[in-house]
Amino acid sequence: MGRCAPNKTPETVDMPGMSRASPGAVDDPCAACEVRDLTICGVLAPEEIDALLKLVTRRSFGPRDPIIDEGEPADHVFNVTGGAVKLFKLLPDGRRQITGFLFEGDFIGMAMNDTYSYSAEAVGPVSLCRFNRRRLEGLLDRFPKLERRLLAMASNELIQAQDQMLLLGRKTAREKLCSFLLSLSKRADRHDRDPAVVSVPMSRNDIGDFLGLTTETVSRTFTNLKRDGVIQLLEGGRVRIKDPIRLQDLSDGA
Amino acid sequence: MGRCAPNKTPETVDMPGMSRASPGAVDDPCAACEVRDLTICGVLAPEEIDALLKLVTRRSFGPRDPIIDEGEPADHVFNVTGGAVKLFKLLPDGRRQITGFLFEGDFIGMAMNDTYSYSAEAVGPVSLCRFNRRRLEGLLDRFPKLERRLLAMASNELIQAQDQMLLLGRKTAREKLCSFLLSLSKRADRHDRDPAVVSVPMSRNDIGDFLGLTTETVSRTFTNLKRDGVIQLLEGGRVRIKDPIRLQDLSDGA
DNA sequence: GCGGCACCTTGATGTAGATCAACCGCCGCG
DNA sequence: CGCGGCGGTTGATCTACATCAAGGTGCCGC
Repeated sequence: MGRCAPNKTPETVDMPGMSRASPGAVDDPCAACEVRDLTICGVLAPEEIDALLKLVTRRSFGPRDPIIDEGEPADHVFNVTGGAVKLFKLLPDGRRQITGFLFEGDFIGMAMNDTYSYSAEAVGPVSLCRFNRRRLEGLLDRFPKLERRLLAMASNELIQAQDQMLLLGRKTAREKLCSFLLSLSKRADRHDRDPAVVSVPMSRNDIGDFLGLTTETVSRTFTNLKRDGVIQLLEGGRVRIKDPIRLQDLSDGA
Repeated sequence: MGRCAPNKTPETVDMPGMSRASPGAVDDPCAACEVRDLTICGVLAPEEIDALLKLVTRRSFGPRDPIIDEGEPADHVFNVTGGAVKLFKLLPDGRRQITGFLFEGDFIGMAMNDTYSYSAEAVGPVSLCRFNRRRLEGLLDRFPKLERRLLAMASNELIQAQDQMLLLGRKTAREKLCSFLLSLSKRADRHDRDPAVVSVPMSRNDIGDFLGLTTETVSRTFTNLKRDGVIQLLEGGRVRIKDPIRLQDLSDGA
């Protein structure tokens, strides 16, 4: 499978060689799942996972493939197992606000009622587990742990959302970008990767739409931070954080 | 009790004549509670409410009284039973972002881990029910309905938060203010009050800190909307919406 | 190998909203 | 009764960022 699926096919494809549901099978795909402990599956015992397996489909997406569309009936929720996803809302005239980037282990579908309240699109190549929402909700009665976990995740998302409001409403362009890099760095750290070299797979335009800025301002601010010796731009969309302390200070105007 | 408690005493006071817990008592304060159906209590049967009553204290606050402080141990959660509350986060240099206004029936405490992730302050005179958080969490095991309700409320809050991100990141001052008035109007409608006359109890400064604007810009934008015949400024901090359709259109730049 | 396209960067110019400043009405208080 | 502080409004000016414009680079399909 190439790095990029053809853009012309917005439709999803099933992962080859991946069985949907195999009760008691030895080739249980969840057993080998690397992100299991990061997400909702982590709280379940192996036999409970089987119940989850019965309602999951694994799917892959290429860059810019739509995953969900705001306003559509919210029939499914998703677990990101690889790659990066952006969530966004649009205004009638096309202005876009990206409300979050999701990575391995993140869960799509906390915030919704009957219809999706935002759209989701793949940033690069993405793989994820898709659940039927009604049936997953049915499991909540049998597995209270699952519900507790969802509540905890929702709480974390709310805290993040409030931080983002502070950023959007009150921070300068430089503070915004530093906060963004810092959050990527912290995430890398949590995933036991080097927090000093963060992968930034999304475009300048996406970053702008996340931070409430334009492409040009994001680009200029990157070069400023580079000139000031705070960061270093590496190839492959990666950024080296040369001065984490300074980055932290710059991120909240201290 | 006068309209304004003295500002010098940030401490809370117990409501006079309000018994804390009276098992099987006829003077059950919750039975008469007007906001019960709006909040978490609504999903509980009368005998279940008794369990809640055992861990509640009713409190009152005056304008600008602090209710919770960001960073403090999150020992309590609250139900607003009257008045308006603002939630906010501060940057080191004093810049402030108000992340939400809460009114009767709203619940404070969805988004937190060990410590409060934001501060809360009374806008005007406020009364609320305070719960011990640990003990409330203990009830979740006994009353799954309660947990389901909390999850639904968290989901709604997340949807609201995403709308606010779109507002803060991508809307103009005029669109922001129209969106704000519209949301107040919708809330009034939900509470069976006239959606054409909304009460705006918070100061221009508070509105600015909520919308990512300055006092002056909020004031100017109000006068512009008045001049254009969209709204009318009434006494007592109330606003008449003269052209709801127009307000709706202006709110998302359509 | 070449044209087209997506993405990034940099420069020149424009502008929405911030900042600075003055004034008013109201209210509580000495 | 006069005074001071707070909230609101309005005007003049400033500026961070948007907008408009141009050019560079790498990649893909042909």
